[in-house]
Amino acid sequence: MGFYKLLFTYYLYRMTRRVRVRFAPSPTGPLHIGGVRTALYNYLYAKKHNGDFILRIEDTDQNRLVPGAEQYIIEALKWMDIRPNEGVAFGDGPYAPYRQSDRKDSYRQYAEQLIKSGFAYYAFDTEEELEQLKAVNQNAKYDAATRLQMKNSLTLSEQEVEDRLNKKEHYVIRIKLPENEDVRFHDEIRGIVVVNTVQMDDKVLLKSDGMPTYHLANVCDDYIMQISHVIRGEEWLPSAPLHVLLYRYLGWEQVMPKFAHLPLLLKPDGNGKLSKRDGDRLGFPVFPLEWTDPKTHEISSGYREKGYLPEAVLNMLVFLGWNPGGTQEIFSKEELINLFSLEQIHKAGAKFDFEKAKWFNAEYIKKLSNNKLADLVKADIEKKFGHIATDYLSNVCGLVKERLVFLSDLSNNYGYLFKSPEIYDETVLSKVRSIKDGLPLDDLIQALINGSENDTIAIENKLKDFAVANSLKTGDLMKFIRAALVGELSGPTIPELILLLGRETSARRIENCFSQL
RNA sequence: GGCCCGUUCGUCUAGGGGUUAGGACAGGAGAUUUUCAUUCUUCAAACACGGGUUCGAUUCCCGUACGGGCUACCA
Repeated sequence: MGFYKLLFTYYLYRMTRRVRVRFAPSPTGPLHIGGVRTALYNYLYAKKHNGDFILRIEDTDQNRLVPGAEQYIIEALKWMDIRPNEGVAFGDGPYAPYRQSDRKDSYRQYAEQLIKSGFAYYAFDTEEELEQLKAVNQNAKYDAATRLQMKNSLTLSEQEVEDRLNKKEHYVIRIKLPENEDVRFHDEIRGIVVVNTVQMDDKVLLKSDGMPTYHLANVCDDYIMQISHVIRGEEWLPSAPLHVLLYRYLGWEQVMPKFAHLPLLLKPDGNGKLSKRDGDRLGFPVFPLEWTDPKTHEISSGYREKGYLPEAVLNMLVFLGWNPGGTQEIFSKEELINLFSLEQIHKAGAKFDFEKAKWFNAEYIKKLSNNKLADLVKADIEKKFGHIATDYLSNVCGLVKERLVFLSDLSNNYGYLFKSPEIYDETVLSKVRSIKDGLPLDDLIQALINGSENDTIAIENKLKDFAVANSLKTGDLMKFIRAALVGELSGPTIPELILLLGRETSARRIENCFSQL
């Protein structure tokens, strides 16, 4: 009876277990857009189940630390509004600290526990000796077949091991894998995965500098922090069996988190996973924020600086590897939280499509209110053109909103809405010069300034009438006015432009342009 | 090389034992716009291949090919 009660309690526990997921990046550089997606999926899953989303910094490789990388990760998550509710920089929960280097001392006991229970051992091999192993046989691994030829606590006498440890000789702790055993586990996305231990090797758990490797630190922290689901990139799938064994040998298998290995983000062209280089090569960002390499000072562009809305990036990203079914593509974060599920995550990698990213951004800009858009571009505009009245900027936004792909397009392509063209471009002038002899400039200016029409149709009609009355082709007149107002031959409709710029300003531009014909 | 994972239009994907295999991006054509952009209409475009199972397979199974990942005292 006791057994069944235990079993029941166990299942009840599994069923009611609080969802706790984590995003655990390594601060070895700027957070890649694929990493952002991993964070996003974790976030959505946590929110969907009213669980916790934790940020844990995995900085166990002291050699690869990059200054500023941790701060970058935090800023990127904030910009994307993918906020952990627990973890580094987001408020300590019950399991602080959340930076693995700050938890360094906590891992050794588990490695030693494994030694005591016979699932791990000390290894004293030098770099040369390890190279030697490979030299003999390219495919040789540190495993059941070879470990008895190596210098470790399985081959050395107890006394010698003791001596070496006392002398503070460099050593690592390695897991001792069974020789030939199928390790099987369930992946929420891929189903049952089986790997035999002959394919694996005795991975280092504790490094000679006293730091744990990813495998140990990850398993210990996930256990201690009561992580319920490990949602991470597919690159971890091959080492998942090792982690399963670690949970088992540490006696934690009953509370082992569920695994979900995400498909990778692939290069838009060619093959392989998306990397930093691809962005530089193809001219689109692979990072959420701009990043300057502290060593080389090389700058990598970011979505934020490029003029993307974080909501658009998020919406674009969520569909690279997941789809709720149906044909809707624009979703708010709340809708995504509602719809998200692990079952609908794909198995195959997704090629990153920059054109689609642009489309999402344009859609999100179009949805913005004029005031909100004005708010977002104000700093950029004023940096370039000086102070601009808020009302005016808001009107500008209303006029050009549907023509923008990036926020930065406004200051880059519509400068004439903030500053009059002074010297007109000859290629533009040459296309409207034919009007010079037949246009009564003063009459046009008078008609414009004295007009009181305040809707676009009335202005358009007035200009058309003016053309007819002066035997001008409407098209020629319009083209000239556009050139004068804009400095180019494309843009919003002329009545809209006149209304926005004002009659005085428009008249001055026309006079100025005419004088240059 | 070995192991693991995968494969629907160019790309992201929906679907799923019987469908005209649907949508979106990009591309073509057209309409609207005096221009450009938007918007609208429209066209083209896919189940990797070979075997099974089945009355029937793009869907299930097995192979092959191809792609991806891993193979460190990196994560």
